[in-house]
Amino acid sequence: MLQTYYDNNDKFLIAADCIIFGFKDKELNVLLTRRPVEPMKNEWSLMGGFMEDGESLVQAAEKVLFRYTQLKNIYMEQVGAYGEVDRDTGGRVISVAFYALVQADRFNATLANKFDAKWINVNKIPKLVFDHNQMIADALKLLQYKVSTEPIAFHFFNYKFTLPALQDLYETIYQMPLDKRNFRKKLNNMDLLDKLEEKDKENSKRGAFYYTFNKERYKQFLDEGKRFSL
Amino acid sequence: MLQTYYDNNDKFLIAADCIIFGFKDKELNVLLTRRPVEPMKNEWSLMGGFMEDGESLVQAAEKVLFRYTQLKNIYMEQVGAYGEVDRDTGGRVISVAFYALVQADRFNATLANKFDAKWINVNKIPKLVFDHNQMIADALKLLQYKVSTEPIAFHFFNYKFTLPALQDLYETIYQMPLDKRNFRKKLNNMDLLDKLEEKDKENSKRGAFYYTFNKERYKQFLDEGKRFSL
DNA sequence: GCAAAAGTGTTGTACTTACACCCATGG
DNA sequence: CCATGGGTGTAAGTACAACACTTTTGC
Repeated sequence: MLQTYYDNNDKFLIAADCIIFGFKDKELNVLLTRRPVEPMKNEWSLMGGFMEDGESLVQAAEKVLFRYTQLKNIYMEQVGAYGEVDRDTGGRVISVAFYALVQADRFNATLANKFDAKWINVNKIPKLVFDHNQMIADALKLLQYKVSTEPIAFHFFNYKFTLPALQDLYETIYQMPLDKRNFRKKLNNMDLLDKLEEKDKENSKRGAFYYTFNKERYKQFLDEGKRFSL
Repeated sequence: MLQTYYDNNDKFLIAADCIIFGFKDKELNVLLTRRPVEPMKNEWSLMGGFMEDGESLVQAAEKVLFRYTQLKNIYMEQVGAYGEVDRDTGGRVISVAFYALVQADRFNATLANKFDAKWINVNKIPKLVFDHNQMIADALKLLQYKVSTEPIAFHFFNYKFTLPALQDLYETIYQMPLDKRNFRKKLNNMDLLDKLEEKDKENSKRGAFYYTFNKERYKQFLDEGKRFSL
């Protein structure tokens, strides 16, 4: 490449750190791992990795996500960039945090062992390396806002879900109990779910009907100027 | 420094780009400049600059802001990191965008000339270099959310402001008209403003009372579990 | 038959919206 | 004296919160 004005400036390591959220045992969990390298080796940490030439930030995050979970096509959103001078004790690194919403059951025990990874309740996060606790706090706040205004919570499920499970999910994200009838009334009024004939009989004797989110109906819904709200 | 695992990774140029919002002529404006360097020299652009060793991201943004406006202690917030591979046609640069809220009248003509800078209505932004239009769009969306939930809009004023001016400000940020009586009712109910005896006689014959935002009262307000909302 | 979770409506309250007139003043 | 923008209250409608009982079925 041509010699340009750009060349005289400092360059930096850039890392992508992933806050991988999963819904497990009716709780919101984050997938944490033991940091594989020095410094702070074996301390609890988010999953992260360095960005490489030719990669976009999103691709770098997807690479990290795939390395640790073998999952692709995951819903991801940027939380922000973290650039304090001393944030990483191993060197000058600017980190860009992303949160990802995954179906916790797609992350199996084999992988967990390989990476010394563990689902940890978002309310019981241990002290993590660097500013990773702050990243999780920021990600959670953003997630709370996003699930209330956009239909993204469905990414925690594999296609179908029951209303009691959906409510449990919202309760654990918001960290407050919700009224069952009011919750269902809101969903009903938006008219974005399709009721299946199938029931989930695992969690109750009576069984709860499965529902799916109707994307086409949601497009119309937006076109009519309506806004998702839960 | 010790040889570490870190050293084997790619490094990148990092820029801080500032979306400088100002309230001028009852409109929300963004301070734009003619890009001073190749490529795209003389094209409309946000104010930006490269991050240097020893600087945090926030410091890099403050440096840019100070270079172009001579202002310090400005309210700033990160919008996000932009990392597409080809976003900057001059080389691989990761940009972190910040928005800043400034008092437009503190930016004088001398400075404007020096940097070929201009306040431009947020609805009439020309085609900017790279992904700067996207940055402004993202910043505006974030600003709209923030001013509705946190008392940051007061940073557009120098200490005191009138209610008609405050309403004009919210209307230009939200890009919709607001009802005068409802707007004032909300402010009244929160009880966070102090009415001064002084009036602004410049914008009307009758004159509008000046108000100030009471920070101490706002702390109590938060402690009582209340939330700012406009 | 009973324990455990699923499902279902109504009513009061708080908030939001819509709306019109008088006031103060400079020219 | 009049044109211009500043200031004020009420009523209707909508959205939100609170609340309890019946249904289904596996054991």
